[in-house]
Amino acid sequence: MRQDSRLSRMLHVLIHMGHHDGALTSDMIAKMLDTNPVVIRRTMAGLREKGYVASEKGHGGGWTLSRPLSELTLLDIYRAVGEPSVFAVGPAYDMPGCVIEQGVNATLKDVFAEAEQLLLKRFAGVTLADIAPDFAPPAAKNEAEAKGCRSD
Amino acid sequence: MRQDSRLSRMLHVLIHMGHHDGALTSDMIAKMLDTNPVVIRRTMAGLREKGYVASEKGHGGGWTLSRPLSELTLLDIYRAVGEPSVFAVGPAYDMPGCVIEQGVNATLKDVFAEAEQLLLKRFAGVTLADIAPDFAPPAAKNEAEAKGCRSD
DNA sequence: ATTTCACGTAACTTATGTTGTTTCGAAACT
DNA sequence: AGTTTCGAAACAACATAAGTTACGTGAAAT
Repeated sequence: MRQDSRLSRMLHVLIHMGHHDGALTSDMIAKMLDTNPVVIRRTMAGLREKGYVASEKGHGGGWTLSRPLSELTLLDIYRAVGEPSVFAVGPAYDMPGCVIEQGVNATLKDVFAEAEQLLLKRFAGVTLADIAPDFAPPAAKNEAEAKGCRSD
Repeated sequence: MRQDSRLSRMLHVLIHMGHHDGALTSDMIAKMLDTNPVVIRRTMAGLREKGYVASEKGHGGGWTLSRPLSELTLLDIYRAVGEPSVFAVGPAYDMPGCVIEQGVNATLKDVFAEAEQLLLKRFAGVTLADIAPDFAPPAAKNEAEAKGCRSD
């Protein structure tokens, strides 16, 4: 199954924003992630609705964080990008009127629900400041950030 | 994200097979699941490779269980249908040369791995005989099985 | 005031993977 | 021989994330 990378990408962007002075434009972000500015705006829109980021038009405009990385959890971002379901597998339909299918669905639902709860619980316990921990001390990869994160 | 229903469907089929004398043809199974016999053969092929079911051609042929439901776990079936990844979300790429992206990927990888392990552990603990538990005692839904599980 | 920058949005295309369908061949029973 | 049933290839249908193009809006710089 194809994997949805919106969560991963937004985390990447937000942490960069947290270590960057001033606004980042959609174009800059798109280059960082090797994609298109429209894709960025589309995904960032969810974060803006939640109040995690703000966007400004015109000269000097772009995207800025509305709160520090330490006050944003993985769960916040996960919800903001609006993932419909964490799992790529699941029941076929719900309730086709067969006892066996109902049993199968009930069992799978339980197991998946438990795994999802664990996942969300872990998400809630990790702030964006916790990711990429050894960032402040040295200076080697501040260059990397400055050059836009792509290797080319 | 569209969900992969192969696991769910195969569980459904296998449990039916466990409560059925004689072989079930792909056509019968397809009608049960309201789908196509070719889809059934395609998915059952994975189970046959693992030795969980056997297929016979010609008159009186079809699919039969090679071992009792109590000796098949959700994990067995999950692996047999060859799910590549349980999750619909995941990292964008692996290792694009950016410290932040690496941190994001590492964090997500950890969290997802933990949830997957829990999932697989639960899968391993449930046999197909454990699903649809109240099957033997009464008789009401043996009719349902007899009529092929679909309501139409 | 005009130009330029940058987001906002709609519409369309592309890519990928499951599912659905058709078709032909092979094997086995009647 | 004829019918049943699986095996496998090939192709269409469908859904969704991602990529792309195009045009509009608002804000700052000149």
